[in-house]
Amino acid sequence: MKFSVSEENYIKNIYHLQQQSDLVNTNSLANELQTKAASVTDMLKKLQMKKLLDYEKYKGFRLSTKGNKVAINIVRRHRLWEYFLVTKLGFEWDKVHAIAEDLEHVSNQDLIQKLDSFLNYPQTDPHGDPIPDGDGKIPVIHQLSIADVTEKKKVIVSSVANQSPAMLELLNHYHINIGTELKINQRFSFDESIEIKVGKYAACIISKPVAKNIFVHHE
Amino acid sequence: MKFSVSEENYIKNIYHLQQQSDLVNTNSLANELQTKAASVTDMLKKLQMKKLLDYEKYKGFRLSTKGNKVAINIVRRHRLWEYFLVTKLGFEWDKVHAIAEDLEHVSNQDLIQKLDSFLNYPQTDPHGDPIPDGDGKIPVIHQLSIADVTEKKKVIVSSVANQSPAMLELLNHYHINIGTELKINQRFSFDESIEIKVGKYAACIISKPVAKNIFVHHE
DNA sequence: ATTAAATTTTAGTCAAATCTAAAAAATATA
DNA sequence: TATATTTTTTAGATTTGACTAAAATTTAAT
Ligand SMILES: [Mn+2]
Ligand SMILES: [Mn+2]
Ligand SMILES: [Mn+2]
Ligand SMILES: [Mn+2]
Repeated sequence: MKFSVSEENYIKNIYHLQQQSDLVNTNSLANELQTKAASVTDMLKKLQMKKLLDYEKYKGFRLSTKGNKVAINIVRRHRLWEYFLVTKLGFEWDKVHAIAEDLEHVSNQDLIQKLDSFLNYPQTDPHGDPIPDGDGKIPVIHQLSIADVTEKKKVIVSSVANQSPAMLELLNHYHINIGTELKINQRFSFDESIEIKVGKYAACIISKPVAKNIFVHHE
Repeated sequence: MKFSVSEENYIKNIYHLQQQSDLVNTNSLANELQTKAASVTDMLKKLQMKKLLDYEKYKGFRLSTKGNKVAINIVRRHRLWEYFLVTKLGFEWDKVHAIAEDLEHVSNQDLIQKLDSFLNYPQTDPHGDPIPDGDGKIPVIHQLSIADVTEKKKVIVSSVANQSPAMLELLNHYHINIGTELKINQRFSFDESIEIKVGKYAACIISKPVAKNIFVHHE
């Protein structure tokens, strides 16, 4: 089944909001999509008609099994293109999201299958997020926030939860990337900030909110 | 300046029709776009407003200098993606057009520049058509229809004028591809058909209309 | 030069996706 | 519990791109 760009954007963003809370509400989706609540309500009715959504007026909504499958496919396309843009075209990891936002809607099955094969079936995108396979299975990446890592441990950055431009700008400033090696030096109880050593750079201190968003591999 | 997918499709198809005759008429564009003449007239007015078109009611229309630049950029994107799909993803040359039809509308300048570089600045797409460079310059490919080639000559197929699925199906049947070596054996005056030898396959006869559409390199 | 035929444009609808303003329902507060 | 606030939905309007049917114009044929 084929969906419009607009429908796909709604479906994908509902999917992302469901990662935080099972039931999604109108305003948070409107905010996510930079649109108005009234527009969201209109689209919700349409998606419910198409059996993509479980929706009860004034209560909230969540993707149906069918809607979830569609969402995972869009996420798959988005992340494969992001991986392509970084590893093949040489984009910086903080520049690829907007472009993938368009490419994800080119939904030829054969194209995505061949792209996946060309890229050698990557497990995660440039931000460390897992790439669903052709059957919709999502690889489990074992990871831990550095807010919770034992002191003096050396770890490898595997993903970043908040991927806003502001966060990516800060991470670039700290020279932190996916794959970067970090050492957790010490924790300061006053503000729960953490001193870390990034690769060969001088040690620096990151705040609690930043630390919570940086995840590292965990065997 | 950003244009809608619909606007871009109109612009590109006007460009292609202009390769055959300088002035384009409403019905032929409607036919090309599989739409109705009334819809075309509506869009013509809009494109004229945006200074992309020189248009006189009931007379016909052609792209303005500005419109031509936009068209060449769309053609560039289309052909680069086609080249990518065949050389990197392993698609057959007769399967890429429909996909490139979507990809051509993802119009991030940086993306296309990096894609071009990744592909090593190809001169022609998988159908032998020239790929405009970043400044809109179109490489001149010296070629000749095999309807006009001297007998007994060995030549290399460089492009195919008619790229309809029906034509591509026939060419596959004859084992003719871009880059294929052909020998022109003899011409038959009755119907102007031509006997050719394709690579190592047994000699076969192609009709005049087919021959006129197959072009070969010409130094 | 008339008339007939083909082409093109206009007029009026329609569907998708958006918006603002107002009404309805749910939630929070006194 | 009654009232105020917030959230969500409805009602009605707008824009884009498409359509059909009818009118206008051009081109072809008597
Ligand atoms: Mn998108
Ligand atoms: Mn990502
Ligand atoms: Mn197109
Ligand atoms: Mn082509």
